[in-house]
Amino acid sequence: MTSKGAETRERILDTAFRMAARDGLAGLSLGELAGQLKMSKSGLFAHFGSKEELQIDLLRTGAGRFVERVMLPAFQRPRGLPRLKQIFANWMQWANDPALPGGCLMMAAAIELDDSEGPVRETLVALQKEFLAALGKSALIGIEEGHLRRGLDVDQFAFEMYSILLGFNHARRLLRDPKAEKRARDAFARLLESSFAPD
Amino acid sequence: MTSKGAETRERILDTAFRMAARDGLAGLSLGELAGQLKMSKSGLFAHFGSKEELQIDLLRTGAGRFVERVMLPAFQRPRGLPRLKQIFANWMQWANDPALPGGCLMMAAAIELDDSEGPVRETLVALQKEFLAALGKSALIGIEEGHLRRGLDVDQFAFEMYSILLGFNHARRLLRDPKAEKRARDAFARLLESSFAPD
DNA sequence: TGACAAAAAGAACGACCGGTCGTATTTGAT
DNA sequence: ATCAAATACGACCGGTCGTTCTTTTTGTCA
Repeated sequence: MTSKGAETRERILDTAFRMAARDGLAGLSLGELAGQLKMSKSGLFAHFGSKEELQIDLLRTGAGRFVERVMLPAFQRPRGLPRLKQIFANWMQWANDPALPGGCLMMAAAIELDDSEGPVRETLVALQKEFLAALGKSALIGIEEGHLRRGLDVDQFAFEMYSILLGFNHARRLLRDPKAEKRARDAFARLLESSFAPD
Repeated sequence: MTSKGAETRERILDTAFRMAARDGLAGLSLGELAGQLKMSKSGLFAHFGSKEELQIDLLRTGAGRFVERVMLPAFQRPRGLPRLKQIFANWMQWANDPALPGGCLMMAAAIELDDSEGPVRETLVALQKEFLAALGKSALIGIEEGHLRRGLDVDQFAFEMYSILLGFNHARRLLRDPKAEKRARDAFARLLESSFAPD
């Protein structure tokens, strides 16, 4: 039985997630957040001890949603290449979500926190490393399945896959380049091609 | 001959540039900036009509420095492949500059402003498009010189080259991956390889 | 050196920041 | 129905925000 508090907590995180994607974790204003939720700032504070804790919670729920919407659905697909392709496709859709102005919170936070210190940054780094490891693991399975060539550096593969998505985000969100999707897809195709196992 | 005011203006831009790279264009605080320059907030304000104008000036001077430190030196090198490689090398050094905590201001601004509106965003978009066009032009010269294959989509090339740098910034600044440089270099090598002209 | 402009300082502005406090209201279990 | 815990409130804290005004200092050049 979800208690009342847990429900409100979800509502808060949901709205805060959108706002933080737009304004950044630091730019997120508790006053504005409370206003948008039609509740008092102090009501907010009952759910989070501090802004920093809220930021960490946001990163966690963001990562949870990402896994839920990008990774898990892709794991329904066969191991190896099909799964990798599905991850990429889902990811583009995720980064493209019009309901999330500002784009992926993780990417925004990555730049915002890159030279900071403290628990928020550490949380993000842990989540990102975890995710890159999952990408590498998926590539490794691709090798096992005989789709990708033996000896492929799977961490390098993950790095390049991530880079393409960063580029996509840039072209799509900032430059509003209508070809952004094609650009990213072509780049990924090229990455796959140079990773294929010999026939 | 340079008037006193122009000198101070340079000092302001220099310090503000570093601070903005760390805290973002919005996170940049005029109070803190004034304090660091050992001058009053109002003294600062005499040089810029508004914070927004300062932000635009920062983007412009940032782009100027970029051209100066990354592009121009590379244009000393022979046209085509050597020049492209030099741009990439200079760029990595630029994004790596320890004197610039927070990394490249342009990349930070790109994410910060991606879904905003207004003159600051427009300035950034114009500068980025200009730069991507310059990259494409350099690739085009590579084709003319016979280094890169005819039919290569130079805009796609520029997109992928930029993506690698975004990935490098992420791995280097956020993850502090000691292999970040190698990752980026290898990715660029792979990009070049698949763009080479047939022997 | 004195006159005039450019540059910087100082004080204050309303708005908002993250955060605290004591109190009221609601909720769920008994 | 009762009562404690969970939840939310409004008022308020010290500070900082970007910005505007007036005044003082500094630099420039005849």
